[in-house]
Amino acid sequence: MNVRRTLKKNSDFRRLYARGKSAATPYLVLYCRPNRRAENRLGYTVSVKLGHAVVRNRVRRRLREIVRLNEPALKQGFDMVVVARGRSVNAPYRKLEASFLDACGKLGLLREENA
RNA sequence: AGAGCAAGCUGAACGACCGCGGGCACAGGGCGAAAGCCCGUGCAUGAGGAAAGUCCGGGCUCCGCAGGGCAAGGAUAACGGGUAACGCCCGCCAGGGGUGACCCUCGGACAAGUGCAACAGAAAUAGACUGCCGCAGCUUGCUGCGGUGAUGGUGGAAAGGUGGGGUAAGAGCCCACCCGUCGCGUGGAGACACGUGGACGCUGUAAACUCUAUCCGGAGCAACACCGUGGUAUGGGGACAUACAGGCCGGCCCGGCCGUCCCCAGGAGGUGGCUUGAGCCUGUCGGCAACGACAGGCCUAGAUAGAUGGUCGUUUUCAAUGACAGAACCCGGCUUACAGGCUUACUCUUCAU
RNA sequence: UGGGAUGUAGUGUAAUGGUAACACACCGGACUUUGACUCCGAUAUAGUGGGUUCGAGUCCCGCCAUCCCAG
Repeated sequence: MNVRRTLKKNSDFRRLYARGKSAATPYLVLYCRPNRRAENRLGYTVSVKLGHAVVRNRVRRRLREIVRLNEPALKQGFDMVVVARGRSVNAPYRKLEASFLDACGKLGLLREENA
């Protein structure tokens, strides 16, 4: 994963939570906001409430993989934060992926030819 | 064969496609004066036995070592050894449990002092309710005084235990045996064991205060060092002032500081620290063992919003859609969690030879 | 990373190592034509597992959960 495409600072996350548009599904919540760049920047939030370190790592890796494999279908130029909810711990991969695409569709992030 | 006990090991393997971290290489591409940076390609490599909890002990770094002393506080606790050190490990002793292999025990001192021991019981560390005995009195079966812990019920614990002698009745008052403490002798490295019978017979509790012995300066990799930004606060240095009181430096004493002026440092971000170490593997030797010595070989994550994932196939399996679980400066332990599997030694019962 | 605290009826709090107390709530009963008030009664694995002690909510140790503080 390209380092420049990840959100790292706490201030970036706070700005998205406060001013970004959001879409919720049973497994995750997606925030997004235009960033005036040529590419997308992604951030992931997996709370300590979801479980111990092994569980949190697995959830974050699956979310990252979903974003990576669906990158060609997304519009560019947005900051996005994916927040995992409690049900995503035991969710099958296919349902998580469908949930992510559903949230992107609600926010209008999918390219027209793929939507 | 069944049941059990102890120690140790393991914690799926292989393959395909798409991806990730750091490392090395490149006569590849881009930027740059260069150092180098970015992209690309290739190669090998990339979480645990507990990485966990953060309960002990150390390494390392800084502060303090003009700060010192005392007090306080904390930790440990049979004995011998191992270790860098430990509250850890090994061996052994004592006590307890089990037919046995074996297992369990925060195991110094209550015979220095203080405290506590509810309820019950006459009485809780020392006083006489029922009894027994003696003396005195008189109403002749009661009263008073005294002796007695042997008897009765209580209690976790009742004044060493059992038997005999003795006595008015009794009592280690005396005797025999037993138990314990101290002393002596023998064995042992020691705790201790055995013997002896000279002295003694003392409630329990120190995970109650306390005493004894030993150890402990403080903080932590967000330490710390360097580059860099640089306005206040704040910190450091120098000069001047420094009578009393008060405050601060974790308690007390000595000691230091407090105010003004000048100079310097001082909010982003980055690099190092960062993995070669009390290291791992194999063999020989010493030791009952923990462990140690020697020889040979090996280099085995180093991230910084944090790298192992996704989709499948094959094999082993009752089960592989995985038990407990993710390095964050590094080691030695402890504690706790854990699906399943394997190995070795030993014990008991039954059967066969 | 370091330090500290707490866990007791459904809830909020007490108790010197010796019968777990109080208030509110809930439940049952009494009173009332009925309800409220009032009165009576009932309700506790003491977070969990061990240990010390004659005896543990209290003392000691391990674990679990929650909360707080500093960077």
